[in-house]
Amino acid sequence: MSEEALGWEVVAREGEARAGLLRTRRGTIETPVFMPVGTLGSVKGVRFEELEAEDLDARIILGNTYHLWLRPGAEVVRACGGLHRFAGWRRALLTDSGGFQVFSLSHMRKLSEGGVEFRSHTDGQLCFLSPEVSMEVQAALGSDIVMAFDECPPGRAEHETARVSLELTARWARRSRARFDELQRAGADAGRAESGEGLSGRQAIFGIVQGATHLDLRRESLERTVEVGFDGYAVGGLSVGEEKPAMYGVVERVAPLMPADRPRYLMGVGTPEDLVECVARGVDMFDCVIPTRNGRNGQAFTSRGRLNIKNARWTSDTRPLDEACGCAVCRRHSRAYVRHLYMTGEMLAAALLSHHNLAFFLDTMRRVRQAIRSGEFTRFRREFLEGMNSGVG
RNA sequence: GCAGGGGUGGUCGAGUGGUUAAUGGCACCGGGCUGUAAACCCGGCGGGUUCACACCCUACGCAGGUUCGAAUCCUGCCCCCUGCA
Repeated sequence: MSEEALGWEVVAREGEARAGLLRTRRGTIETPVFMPVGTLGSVKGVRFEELEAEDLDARIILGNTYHLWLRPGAEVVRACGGLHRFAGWRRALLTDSGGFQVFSLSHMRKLSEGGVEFRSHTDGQLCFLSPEVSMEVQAALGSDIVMAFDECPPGRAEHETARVSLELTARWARRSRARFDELQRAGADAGRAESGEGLSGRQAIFGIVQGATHLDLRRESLERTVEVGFDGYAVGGLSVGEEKPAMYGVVERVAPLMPADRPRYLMGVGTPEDLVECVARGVDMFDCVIPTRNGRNGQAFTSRGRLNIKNARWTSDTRPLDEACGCAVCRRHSRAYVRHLYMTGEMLAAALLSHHNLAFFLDTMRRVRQAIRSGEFTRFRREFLEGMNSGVG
């Protein structure tokens, strides 16, 4: 049990911003890092070859307990050798616990101390997710980083609501940890790396801090989560309906209080601006569906702001999506062509936009890391935000 | 030539005497999307003036007519489709 599942080292700091190295059993990841979301074991519209190629070079992606549990089922994935082998992804994998679905599917669930009773969004069947079940599923998936099962209340939750929720999350954190440890001892983890890299092969587990926008609750939640003890800590329950200043406020006050010797993960965030702003406040890891979802829906992120490929003004524009981007899509295709694909309903449009957006997010993080290491993050941050507000021409 | 059916806003297609620029779909124009129930959702969509409430104009093949009132009824004309010769 004393063996470390995860290595963590801060290599440079500037203000609260930190550049670090996260060592997982499937490779070392430079932070701050953005993790593309691959809910169903697939980053929608983007092949693993692309994620591994130089212009993206994603080191870690997400999978989702709830979705994979429903289909194809935890035992199917286990029988296929864990999610890595099942999907053909060799790099690091973090799985969300299903906690977010407690929020996003809130109208078709029943919450209790034991866990959550869901109406499956696929066929309406009743199913029961709990800290224990979530840990069992995540063991079967064999992800490298497991998330504790939490309850995510709406961002605008009142103090009392948020307090009750936080306490439930704290009790679930304990149960998650306990069941996780049992499963590790029992060898239930389906994702042991084929060859160790000096680290133990066990899965790592992160705890999640809740408390909505109430700072006293955030502090309390943090204390109680740290008390349980995890390999890393996440801030959950943000970008779920609260005002943006409130989100930045929580991150600004909470991140610095999180254990400095562990990675800090801000769940579900965010826009490119959010990433840079939250790195400045001390966050190391991010994930968000924005680059892929918005890409599928026709929006490209560029160094000069967002570009809606549906707009008629691009009809004959021969420039790439972002003139400052060197991704495979921008090297080859024009706005006019991508717009044409989108307008005619070609699935390639979604694929190209998703690819470009991920390239932009991942490259932004690459530049963030470099800036922190060279002590130029403050300037980078200012110039980056200026660029994002300059408007696409 | 005869018989039947039909011509509606970018398009397909409802509507068959009485609010209303005229239901819907598509196309088009614009907006949204933050641990993915999302290749989705929302809005606009005849023209003109106005910041706006609003106002004016032009519209259901063309031309007349009936009527307080017509895309809807009548007459003529022009096209299109199907069948028979």
